[in-house]
Amino acid sequence: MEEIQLQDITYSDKQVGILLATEELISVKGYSATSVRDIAHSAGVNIAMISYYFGSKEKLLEALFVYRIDSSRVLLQSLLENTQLDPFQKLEVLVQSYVDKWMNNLPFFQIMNREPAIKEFKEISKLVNATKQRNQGIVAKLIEEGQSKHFFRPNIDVTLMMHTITGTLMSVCNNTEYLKLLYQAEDIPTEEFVAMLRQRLNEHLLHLLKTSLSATETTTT
Amino acid sequence: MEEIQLQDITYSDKQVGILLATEELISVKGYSATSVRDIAHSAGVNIAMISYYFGSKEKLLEALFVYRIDSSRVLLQSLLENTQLDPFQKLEVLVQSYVDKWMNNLPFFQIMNREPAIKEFKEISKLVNATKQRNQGIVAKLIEEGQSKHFFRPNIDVTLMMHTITGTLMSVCNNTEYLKLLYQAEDIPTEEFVAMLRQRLNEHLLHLLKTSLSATETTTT
DNA sequence: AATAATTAAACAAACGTTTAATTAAATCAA
DNA sequence: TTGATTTAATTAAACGTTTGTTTAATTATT
Repeated sequence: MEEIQLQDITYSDKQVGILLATEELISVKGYSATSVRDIAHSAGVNIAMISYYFGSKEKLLEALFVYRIDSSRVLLQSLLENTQLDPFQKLEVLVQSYVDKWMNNLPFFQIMNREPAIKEFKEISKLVNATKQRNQGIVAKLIEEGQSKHFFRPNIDVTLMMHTITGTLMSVCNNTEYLKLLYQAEDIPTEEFVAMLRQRLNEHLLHLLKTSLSATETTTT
Repeated sequence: MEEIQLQDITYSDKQVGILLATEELISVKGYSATSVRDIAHSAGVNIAMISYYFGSKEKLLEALFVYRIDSSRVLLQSLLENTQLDPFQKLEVLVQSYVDKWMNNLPFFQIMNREPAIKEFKEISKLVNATKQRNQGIVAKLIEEGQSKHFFRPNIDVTLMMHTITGTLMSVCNNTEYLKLLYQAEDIPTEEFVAMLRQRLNEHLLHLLKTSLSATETTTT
C-alpha cells in the first residue's frame, strides 16, 4: 500500500481562480472538451499563465485534485472513535456528512466520478483510490462495530454498500436539472430545490441503510 | 410530452462494426477524447466512411444511441401486467432484469450515464430522457401496486429509489478493475469475477429494496 | 539590479470534415 | 449471358480550425 504525501501548497488568489475555473468547466464539459483557452478566459488570465503556474493541462487537473482532496479530509475518523453514539446514530451522522460533502462540492465529485481521463493519470488515480480506500476502511469498522453490538445483521457487503451511497449521490447530482422536471419543481429557485433534494436524499439514504443493515427476524431464502 | 419515433434502420456489417468500435472507444476514453480516426482505425475502415455513412461524429453517437435503445426495449411492461407474481416476486424480477441489462451492456450504459456531451446533443437527450421516464413510470406503478396490496410501505420516493438502483449499478460498473483489487480477486479471470459481481449485485440490491420498501411495524421519527 | 509576472505571437500536431479520383456493385436493354 | 451505364463504396490527400505548449519580449515587483 503506497503512502500518499499531502503537500500543503499555498496558492495565490489568481492560482485559486484558475483552479476554480478548471473545476467548473471540466465538471460541465469534461476534461477533453475543455480547452486551456476556455479555462484561461473564464479565469481572466493569459493562456500562458497556466503552463507557467501548473506546467501542463494534466498537472492542472492534478493540482485541482490535491487541492480538493486535501481540503476535504473528513471527520469520519472522529466518528469512529466516538463512544457516545450508538451504531444507528453514527449511521445518521455518516449519511448526513456524505450528503453534505457531495452537495457542497458537486462539481468536483462529478469530475471525480465520471471523468475517464483520471484513470489514465496515475498520480490522480493513486490519490483517488487511496482516499476511497481510507473512507471504506472507516465505514467498514463502523459497520463491524454495529455488528458486534448486534445492532446490524451479519454478512454485509461493505463495498457494495459504499457504492450504493456514492452511486445514489452521483446519479442524483448528475441529473439535478432532469430531477427538477420530474418533481415538477421548475418554478422553484434552484437553491431551494437543491435544499429540498438534500433533505430528501438524507431521509432516503438513512432509511435505506437503517432497514437493510438492521438485524431483524426477517428470514431470507 | 414529445413522442419519440423509433426508426428501424438496418445497418450493414460494416456499419455495425463502426458502431461497436464507437461504443467501445467512447466508453473507455469519452466522446471528446475519442477521434474519428481512432474509431475508423479500430473498425478497420477509411476515415471518410464515417461521414459517408453517418454524416458526422455527433450523428454517429446519435446512431449508436438509437441502435442500443431500440434493441433494449425492456420487458418491464409485461412484468407490470403479470398477475401471477406478488409484489416481492416482481421486485426480484425487476432487480435481476436491471442487473442483467447493465452487465450485458456495460460500455453503452457507461456512456449514457457519464458522458457530458450527450446533454448538449438534443436528439440524444430526448431519447434518453424519454426512456428513463418510461421506465420510471413502470416501476412507479409496480410500487403502487405493492402499496395498494399492503406489501410496501407508503411514502416511497420512486425517483430516488430508481437512482439508487442505477447509481449503484453505475458506480460498480465504473470501478470493476478497482473492485477486483478490493475483493482481492486479482487472480480470478475477469469473466468469472464479473459473474460473481453480478450475483452479489443481485443479492445486494434485492435485499436493499425488499427491506426498505417493506411495510413493517418500524416507527420512524 | 535581479527576479517574477504577464503578454501577444508563433509552434507543430491533431482535430472533424470534404474533395476529387478510383474501384466495385447493381441495373438493364440487347 | 453479354456489355454498357448508372449508382454505390472506397480511398488518399487536403481543407481550415483548434489543440496544448513554448518563445521571446515587456512590465511589475522585489
